Amino acid sequence: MGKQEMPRRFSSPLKVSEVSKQANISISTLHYYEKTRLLEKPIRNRKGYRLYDQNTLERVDFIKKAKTLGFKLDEIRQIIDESKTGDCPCENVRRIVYERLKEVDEKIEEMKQFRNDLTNVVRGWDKKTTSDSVICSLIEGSDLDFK
Amino acid sequence: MGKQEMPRRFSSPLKVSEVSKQANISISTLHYYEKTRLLEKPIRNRKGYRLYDQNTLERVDFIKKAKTLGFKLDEIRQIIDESKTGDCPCENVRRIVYERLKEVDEKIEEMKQFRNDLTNVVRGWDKKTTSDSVICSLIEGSDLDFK
DNA sequence: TTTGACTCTAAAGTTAGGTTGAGGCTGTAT
DNA sequence: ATACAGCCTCAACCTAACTTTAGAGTCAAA
Repeated sequence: MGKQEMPRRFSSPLKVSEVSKQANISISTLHYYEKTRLLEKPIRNRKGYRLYDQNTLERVDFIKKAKTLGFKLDEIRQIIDESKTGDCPCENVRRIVYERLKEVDEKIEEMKQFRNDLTNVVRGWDKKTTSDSVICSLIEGSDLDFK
Repeated sequence: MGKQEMPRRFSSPLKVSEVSKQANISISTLHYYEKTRLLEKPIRNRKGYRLYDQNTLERVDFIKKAKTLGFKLDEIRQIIDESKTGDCPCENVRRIVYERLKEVDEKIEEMKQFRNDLTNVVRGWDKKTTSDSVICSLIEGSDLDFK
């Protein structure tokens, strides 16, 4: 029942709901990404339905990964745009990426640091569940050494 | 001229602009945090000016750190609120913190992973500055193994 | 052929986390 | 006395990144 999963030599075009499922992203977000030029306009069938190709899945994946790295959508768009101009395209892109890598490194360090602080707080709780003095002191900012 | 920096045995109340400078946060954000109950209402002088105590600085710092960890403002508010109820306050707080720690760990891993991927891309560029094939292939999603 | 799932567009609405602006006191150096 | 920086309130505005809604055409099974 439904559509048979036939092995295909050439990948078939995907309707928006299929992309939505496979890439795990909402249809309206796909439309939004198209409107904001993060995704190119897909071809349409006779009735105007969008027909996406497989690359779309990869592209969406790229966008999602980049977002988890802290790139904003218009930085991602910039990267994509730059990558498409034929002439000496990479300068700006490279700068963006380097900058962001630095920020990412810093952020990872910060996160680790504060992660440890918080872990210690929780350890305090586990030893001392009768009192909320630890979190209180954390919040009131008395004796914990947050740098 | 101006105010002398005298050594003080007891910390003096801070006006909003002083908190702003010392905690490196805008005045309007301080007002906003007060309005949204992340900061308690400070006492006022006769003319209605806010007078903050030193704890405010620590509290603001806590908020900022927590934000870099990915806590949302209303989670932070929850933590603060919970920590203030006298009776068995920590259950929910602890759950929030544990959950978030797990997420933070996952996020750190993700970031490291994608960081490496991107680093490789940039290395590719550095060896091969005449071509944008690497970033293009990244964006077009051909051969790079993003997990 | 009817029903229900799917698709389209354009515009308006939403949420988080602030920022800005108007209008009006206050405090102080000149 | 005047100017001008600092503070107040409160409502409106802002941006990013979506989501929702309305109104309308399409497709497929029963």
